[in-house]
Amino acid sequence: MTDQPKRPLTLRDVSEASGVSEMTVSRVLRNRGDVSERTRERVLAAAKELGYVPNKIAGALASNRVNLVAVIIPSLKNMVFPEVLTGINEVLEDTELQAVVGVTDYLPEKEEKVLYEMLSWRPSGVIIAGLEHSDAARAMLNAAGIPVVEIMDTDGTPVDAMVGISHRRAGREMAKAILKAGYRRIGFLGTKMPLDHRARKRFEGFTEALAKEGVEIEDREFYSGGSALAKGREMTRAILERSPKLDFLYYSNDMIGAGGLLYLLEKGIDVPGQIGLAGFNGVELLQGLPKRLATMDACRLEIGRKAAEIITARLEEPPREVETQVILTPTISFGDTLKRG
Amino acid sequence: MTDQPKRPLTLRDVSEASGVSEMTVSRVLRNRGDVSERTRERVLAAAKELGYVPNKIAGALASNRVNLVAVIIPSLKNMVFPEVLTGINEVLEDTELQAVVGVTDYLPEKEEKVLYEMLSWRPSGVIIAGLEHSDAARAMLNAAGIPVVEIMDTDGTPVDAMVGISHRRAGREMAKAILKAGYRRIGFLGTKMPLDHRARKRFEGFTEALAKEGVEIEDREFYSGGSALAKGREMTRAILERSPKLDFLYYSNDMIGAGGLLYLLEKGIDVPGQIGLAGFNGVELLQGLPKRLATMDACRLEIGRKAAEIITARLEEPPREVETQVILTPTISFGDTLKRG
DNA sequence: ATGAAAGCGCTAACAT
DNA sequence: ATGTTAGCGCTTTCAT
Repeated sequence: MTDQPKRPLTLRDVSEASGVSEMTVSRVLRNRGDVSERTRERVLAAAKELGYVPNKIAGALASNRVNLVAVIIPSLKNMVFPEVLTGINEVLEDTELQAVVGVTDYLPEKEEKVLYEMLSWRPSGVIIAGLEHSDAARAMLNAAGIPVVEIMDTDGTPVDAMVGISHRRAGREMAKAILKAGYRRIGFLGTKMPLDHRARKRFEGFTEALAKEGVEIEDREFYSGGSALAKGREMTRAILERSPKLDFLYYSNDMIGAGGLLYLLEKGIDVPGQIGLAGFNGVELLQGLPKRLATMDACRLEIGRKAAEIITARLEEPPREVETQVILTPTISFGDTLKRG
Repeated sequence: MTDQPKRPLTLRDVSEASGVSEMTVSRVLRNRGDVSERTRERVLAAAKELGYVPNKIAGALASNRVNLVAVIIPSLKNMVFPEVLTGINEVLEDTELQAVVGVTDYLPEKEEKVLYEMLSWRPSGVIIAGLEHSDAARAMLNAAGIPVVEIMDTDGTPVDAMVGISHRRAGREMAKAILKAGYRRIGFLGTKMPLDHRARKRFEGFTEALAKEGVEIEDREFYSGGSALAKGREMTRAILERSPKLDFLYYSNDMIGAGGLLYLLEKGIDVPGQIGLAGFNGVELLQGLPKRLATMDACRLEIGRKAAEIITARLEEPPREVETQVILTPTISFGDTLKRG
């Protein structure tokens, strides 16, 4: 708790203050090798007294080890990603590793930049959302020589390992449940995000499964920006005005689905009798709505955990072999807005 | 795009591949000093061809410069913090600086640990939520010798700079508006989080302003964990069952307020006639509810921006002097759940 | 149990 | 416009 340190403290300062060589100080601070209890205490006391904070930059350079795991995700606003992070942290908390987050805003160029930036700090591993990356990004991931886990999506080929769900299948399963319940005049409401590959794949799986039964989406509505709940309301109004005969609305996420649900309930429309609804994700929010929206769990926590476990396993000495293609199965919740078939 | 690089590439590799000294390669890669166009191109080509990613660890050690800003926040689940981050990133995007996020889960010990961890990477600045820190944390912040901005709260004394709103005042203002509208039998609903100092201060300001008019909170209800929307519902039911004569419910955040609103509307209770409601934060979600919940904007984006601006100003050479005690004024939104006085 | 020497991959400062 | 030298603060390795 001394004052005005214009120059940050170094090991040497602790060494001088404690009368012990830098090397021994280093050993104490890292709990390495044998150090007598007496020396240990002296060093610890001196370090604390001075307020020494080790310089990991120097340490990393010397040891060629960096206890960071780069986690690259499209957004923090989606709640899905913070949950994945929670799963990752749960696992990393028991290790030396530390997650560092980078955000891409769904932009490939930004992903490339963020990845480059993070790799330049020589992390021990990378967890990155999605399987779609620019060639340059893929090359960097390959060249990094560290474990790479691509998460959230399994419809494609990973650079190294992958953990997620098949969004195509998620879309198909929901389509099947909807058809089985007897709905036939189906509308789709989603985000105007050509770069959200997972939403796109769900949509593709959905239409494909409908087509198999000779059903086509009758109308669709897209939005971008703004409050998802409000947009859900507005889009629902708009699509039903255009196509009043729709008997089911499939939303690309729970937030807009919730907005739609609130709108329909206000209008006094019978859900799921007259119109059925379903979203995607299983967000916690849904618990508090007047009716529980049908949805599909995206296994976010589990994805985070499994991804982190792959990283830690690979980093053990020697590397522990683990399953590197983890395909989780999302479960459908019928809630109160989708009749059971 | 070459293969199997067990050893990461170094400047030296690029130097050899391009037939130019390491120093010149370094200059090219950082756009420093004069380099002939011809050399420049040769170096860039070699670097790209090899897939070289600079080692920032070595660079930082040599230059004693780290373009990172440590951002320490309590949680990512609260949406408030991602928004602050957005503000920070907006400003940092135009600079060399990069935000790195650490999460404390509202735990002082974890804050201390995260801070220590981050400082050991020698960031160029720190942005940290709140004014309450352990002595050790405060000592570290002091000793770091870098700009430190404490955000969100201004009721207290910062280590260095601060940007935020007065939560005490926010509580007072809301109390005044409620009293002015004629409500007198007031219930409070909040989180069971003794460590959320900002919520605590709002509560203190609130009760203080009520007391000044001889009004006391008639009942209160606390929750922890779970879906805030569902909890808001449940708590509202519980408090009204106990105290059916309440005519106003003040929620410590918008999420539980929204749950309460949905509950009351379902029950057919006249809002704001029979019961008025207010929350805190101004979350985007509220836009989509059947009625707009009264709330108070926490100026999150602006806080992020201003904090980042203070950091960048201080880091200029020479440091640009800026206001370091920025107290923003939250505006009250009456929405549809609080009568105007 | 402790210390001394070398060097991690860069960049600052100084030549040329 | 380009190269040379020294050294950032640690850890590794090898002595003692």
